[in-house]
Amino acid sequence: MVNLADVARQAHVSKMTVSRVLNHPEKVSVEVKTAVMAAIDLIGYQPNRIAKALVNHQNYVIQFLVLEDIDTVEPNYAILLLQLADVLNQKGYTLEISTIITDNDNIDGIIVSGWRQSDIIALEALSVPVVLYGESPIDHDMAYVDVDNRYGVKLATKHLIQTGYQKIIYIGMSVDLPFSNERELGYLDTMANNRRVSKVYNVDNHSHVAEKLIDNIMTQLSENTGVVCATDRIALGVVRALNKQNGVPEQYGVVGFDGVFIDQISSPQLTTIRQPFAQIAQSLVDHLFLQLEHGELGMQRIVPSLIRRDTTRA
Amino acid sequence: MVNLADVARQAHVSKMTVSRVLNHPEKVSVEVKTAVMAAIDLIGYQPNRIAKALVNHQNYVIQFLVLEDIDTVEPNYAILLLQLADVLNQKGYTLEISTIITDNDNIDGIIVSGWRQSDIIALEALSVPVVLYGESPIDHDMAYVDVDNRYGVKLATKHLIQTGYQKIIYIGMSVDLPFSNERELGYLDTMANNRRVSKVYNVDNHSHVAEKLIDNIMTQLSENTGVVCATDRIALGVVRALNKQNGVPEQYGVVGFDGVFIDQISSPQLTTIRQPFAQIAQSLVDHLFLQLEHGELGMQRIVPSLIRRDTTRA
DNA sequence: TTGTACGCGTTATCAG
DNA sequence: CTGATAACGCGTACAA
Repeated sequence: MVNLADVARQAHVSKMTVSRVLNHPEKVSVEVKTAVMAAIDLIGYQPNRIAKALVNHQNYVIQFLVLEDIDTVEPNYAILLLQLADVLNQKGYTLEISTIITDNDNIDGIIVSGWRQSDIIALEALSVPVVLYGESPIDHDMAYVDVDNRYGVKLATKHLIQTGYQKIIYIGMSVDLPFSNERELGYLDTMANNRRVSKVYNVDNHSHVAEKLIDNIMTQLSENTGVVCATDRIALGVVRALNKQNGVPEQYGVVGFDGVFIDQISSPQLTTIRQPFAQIAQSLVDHLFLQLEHGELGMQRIVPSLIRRDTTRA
Repeated sequence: MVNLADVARQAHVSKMTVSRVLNHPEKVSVEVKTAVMAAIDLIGYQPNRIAKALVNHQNYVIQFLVLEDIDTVEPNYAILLLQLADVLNQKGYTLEISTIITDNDNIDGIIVSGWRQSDIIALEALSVPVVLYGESPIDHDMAYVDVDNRYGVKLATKHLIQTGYQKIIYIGMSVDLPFSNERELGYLDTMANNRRVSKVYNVDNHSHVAEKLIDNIMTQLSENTGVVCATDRIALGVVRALNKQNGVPEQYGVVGFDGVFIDQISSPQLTTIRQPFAQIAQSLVDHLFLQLEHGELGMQRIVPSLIRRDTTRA
């Protein structure tokens, strides 16, 4: 292991100067700086994150707290996780994954996904900065990043209207969380604005449950109906049910929400609202550091986009 | 932050004694031990991983190296990643994710997935222990953990034979890697042992490509055929194609391989070979530490199991 | 069985 | 602008 002292020796300066070249380059003369950089290149010095952490009282570890059942976790969470790790890595941070809330001196901050209302109190009590993935409950002041759920479903609903579906229904998730409420509101708002009569169903987030729902209400479903779905999983089941008489996209239109994986492997491929996970991960990390470095609680809604594919008319 | 010294003060002993209670409890008297433990509980001491790392010249960081395109990474990799993080966490280790091979002083070991033959040389040259996820190429001596691919496909093939399908074909992946070769061999072996005529096709690992293949060869496909598929993605496409005339599982049987996610959301739900990712993750980590602590290169094949669902006869 | 002194690699402080 | 020194929290070697 080559360390600061080695570089210092090579460049004929003190350790402090080397450290400064790395951390406060503006406080050191140009000649010395270039000499030190050359020495660093020459002997292949890599700063030791551990020693740095010790003096700075930091850990360079961010915890990703998954409060949902890890076995049934959606692929989107997994993709978020990969992106997150990548962004953190760029900043020299490392990732710790946990499934339980616990106050831990060995981490610098927490990013939480899959939380429920009942977790919020415990999360607020934590001694390190926390950023929620998913909009914060109204009466709590916590940093969060979320996709703009309402806007996303508005896009979906408008798209169905514009492609000429007459009746438009919504199939949501039976959970009472901000994100699902927002999605429903996106539908209701758009319908109201366009003087359409709205109709909402709710199911658990499984394709087979959604399929069964459509099977059951199929007789009441007039042709030329559009179905806005709260998730791609639901959309998948809906398409299956509707296609038992080969109706998508001509007689029936379907739009999902998530835009990760399921939409691509399905047949026909789903028209969907895509969540930009790279952006979300970046924003999550940015807001964590905003809090870490400046104590500011930020929040951001990331704008999703419509991906037109084969379950709505061209 | 409460540290060793605080505990020592509370327990009226020296720091060293506290350290010993934690690391070499057998070298300290019972009374002192209990007193120290009480003090630790009382003031809520948590050992500082950073300071420990500094003296031990360790990082408590394991790198997970993903050499496949991170955007198209399969959900199974993601699930493996989650499990991995969990196992490491239990050992006080943290995760770093990388997509490029690089010699890095800030990690203690590397777990690699999605590697190709051409990566092996660079991986062997690394200065930290490496464990491959996926069987090592024959002429290289590297630690690896893999699901027993050959055995898995044997299970699949036998199952199709036992449930009475007459002709049995195999659809593999067009990549030349040990795991895909092993899967193909599992099919060929079983067919030979049962004096059956084998027939192998290869496609890219996408459901739509597999669907198209079946569409194309449908006329040559006699009824009562079983299809062994190298992945769930392929199986999904095969089922879709075959079901255009409603043939699964009566006229045609299909078995996939992976057992994560896709098999559950598909309709009908896929009969598949399940990879036990929790076990795989545990084994990957175990073998990494075997190398770290004892310099031993281990290898293990994890036994997968058949999940009977709705694409083969009962 | 228990304690003292020192060092791990880095950075902040303060002096030059 | 640059350098010497101390300190971060812990574990090892050695001493008592």
